[in-house]
Amino acid sequence: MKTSKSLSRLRNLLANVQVHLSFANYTKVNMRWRQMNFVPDFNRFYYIREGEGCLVIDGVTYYPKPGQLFVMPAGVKQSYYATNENAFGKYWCHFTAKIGDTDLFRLTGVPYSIDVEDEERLSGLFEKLIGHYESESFSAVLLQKATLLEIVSLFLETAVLNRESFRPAEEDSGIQNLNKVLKYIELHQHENVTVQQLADLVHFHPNYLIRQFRELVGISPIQYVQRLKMDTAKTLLTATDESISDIARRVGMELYYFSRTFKKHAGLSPSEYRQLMS
DNA sequence: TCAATAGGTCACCTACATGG
DNA sequence: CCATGTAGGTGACCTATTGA
Repeated sequence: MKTSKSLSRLRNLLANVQVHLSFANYTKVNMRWRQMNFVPDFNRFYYIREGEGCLVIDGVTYYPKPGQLFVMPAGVKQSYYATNENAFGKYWCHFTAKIGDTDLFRLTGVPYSIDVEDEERLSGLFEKLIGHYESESFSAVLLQKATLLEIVSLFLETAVLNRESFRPAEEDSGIQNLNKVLKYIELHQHENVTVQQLADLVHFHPNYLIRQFRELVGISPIQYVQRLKMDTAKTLLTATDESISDIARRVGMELYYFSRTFKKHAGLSPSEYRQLMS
């Protein structure tokens, strides 16, 4: 139960992920492949296909096996090197993935590697990613993001399925405070949550809270609350036959305001949405 | 660097009205 | 019952700034 709560919070945060790809390729490295004790400001994926080598991430040494996907996260001390002539052949990419100003892999506290279940699929995704990276098309950058997000999603899904190694990052007091605030918003989303209430919760000045929240989540607290309400409304519209007035009340809004806000959010009115989805 | 404040702007919210 | 237009007040948020 506790896990599903933290997952739903993760799900809400993931809605704000922004990714950018800077390199993608397949490389068979040699003995000279080595870099020690550096802290990059971008993430890397290493999808090992063959050979051997060593990664050190945050002080922990790994000997990746073919079929494993590793993330070398931004802002974490790391090293890599070849251990013998039979060095890695791997798909790799450099990218940033941020929620607000926070690196995704820092916020979610997922492990640094997964055992890939569908190796064909992931190889295909990397091939696609490299294709889009090399493409001259003006819209290729969109396809790069789309494919990269698919790989990130595959990584997170597998990491989260493997519950034992999934522990939301909580050592950071900023993230602890954020969790407190997000939990409060979830519990009180049917009321009119104010920034003052949230600020009191973590003993911040409202202005400071707003700035912190935006840095961590990417949108303001009120926008976050609003989106949560709209998501709830969408669920109620499709899963129940409650009247639109009732649903508006359930999310703490007056009907006339609810209709307009919903349309702004979903692109169509509540009744149109219900009709379309049923 | 962090926490807080002042002042200004503008989006949000409410209330009322109207029409389908 | 629901959607939407208008208008005015409120408060969330931004920028600049200060003090510890």
